[in-house]
Amino acid sequence: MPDPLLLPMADQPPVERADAARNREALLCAARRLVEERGVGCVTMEAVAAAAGVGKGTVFRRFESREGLMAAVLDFSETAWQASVISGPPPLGPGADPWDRLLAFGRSRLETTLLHADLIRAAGATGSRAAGAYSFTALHVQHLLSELGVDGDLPLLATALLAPLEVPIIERQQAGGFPLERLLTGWEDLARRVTGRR
Amino acid sequence: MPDPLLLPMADQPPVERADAARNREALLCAARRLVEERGVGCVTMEAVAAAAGVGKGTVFRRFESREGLMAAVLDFSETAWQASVISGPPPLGPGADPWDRLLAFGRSRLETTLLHADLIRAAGATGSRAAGAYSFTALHVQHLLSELGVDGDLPLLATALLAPLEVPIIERQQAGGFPLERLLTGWEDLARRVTGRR
DNA sequence: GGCTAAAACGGACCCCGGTCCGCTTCTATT
DNA sequence: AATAGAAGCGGACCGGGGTCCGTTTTAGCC
Repeated sequence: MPDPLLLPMADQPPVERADAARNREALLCAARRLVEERGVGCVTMEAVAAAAGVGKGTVFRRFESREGLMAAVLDFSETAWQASVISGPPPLGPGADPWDRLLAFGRSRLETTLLHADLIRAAGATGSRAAGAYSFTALHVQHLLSELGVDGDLPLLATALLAPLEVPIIERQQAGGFPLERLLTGWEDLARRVTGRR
Repeated sequence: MPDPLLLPMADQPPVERADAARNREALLCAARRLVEERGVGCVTMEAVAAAAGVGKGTVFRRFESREGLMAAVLDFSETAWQASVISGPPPLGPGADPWDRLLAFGRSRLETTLLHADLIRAAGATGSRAAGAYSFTALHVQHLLSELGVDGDLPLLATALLAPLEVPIIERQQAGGFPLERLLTGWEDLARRVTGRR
């Protein structure tokens, strides 16, 4: 009998079983491949299950929902992007002055968001965009703002800068005929006003 | 035989048939009632059809999709709100000075958005929020900005002010523990910075 | 009123996301 | 190695959105 008193304080999921981990990996891998070669919209949960050689129930057990699975797929590219912000070459990465980093951030964020728009939409609110990734971008912008000596409610100002870079807003603009270049210079103007530059 | 050359230039849907119009009305009405008494999430298309005494196919024929139907329901409250902006009492309606109108707009928009959050989400991108209603708010804000003598790319600045008032952004903030009052003063601060006030 | 073509109707049907539960597999313990 | 019980598994099943097509209703024209 397993001792129920053993390590009672670690209350996070007590590690994943070997077969479970294997399946998670296979599923994630299959999902990534299918998304890439068919597009997000044409990937069904059953197809992913089949491609990974497991039952449908397993997909849901591991990833909770379609949104959860897509969020996991998205996390992949997102993590790579975060790495280039944290430790990539300037001006996106550290080393350049804060203002230049902020501009580079805006441009880069806009581009990657657009690139993964379908996936982000499919990942929904559950998405890493919501919890993990979002808070990363928010913290990063906050950090840059404070380096720029901006004062005010930095968390909210960061949100104000990030909001126009979200998928639904950007797509609406594009649908309205605004070319990408204009969105970008517009965002830079916004950043200038928010930070009180000039 | 109907003359195919009769009024060939009017290319918008050449009027709705009487029974069709009747059904649309009945459906909209039923949908509004069900949404109100059960909540958006618990209203199925079939239920709406049944409540209106028509077949399911008819619902889709009239409203295209669930999103379309919800958008139509939303349009109702939205239109009322627009009226109070266009011709209601100041400071939301005309008469107050532009700055006060802008603040009143922000507060009011935030509140109504929150009030109808479920419906807005269910209406999706198809929603009146996207096409009709959005462009209304955007134009209104643009107008106020120009009255305030702001210069720059007004359409984009308007978007920048509206983006933080959208459902996903607001809800994320609330989930992060920001009280409503703080969001509001934060938005006012944003407006101040964007308009270059102080 | 009678006729015709177009529009609308209804509900059976399909597809996919999500759940459920009886069976299998793993791992900790002795 | 044996064992017990937790964790995982699979696939039948369900509910709801969306489609399709044979039938019915409407509206213009004589």
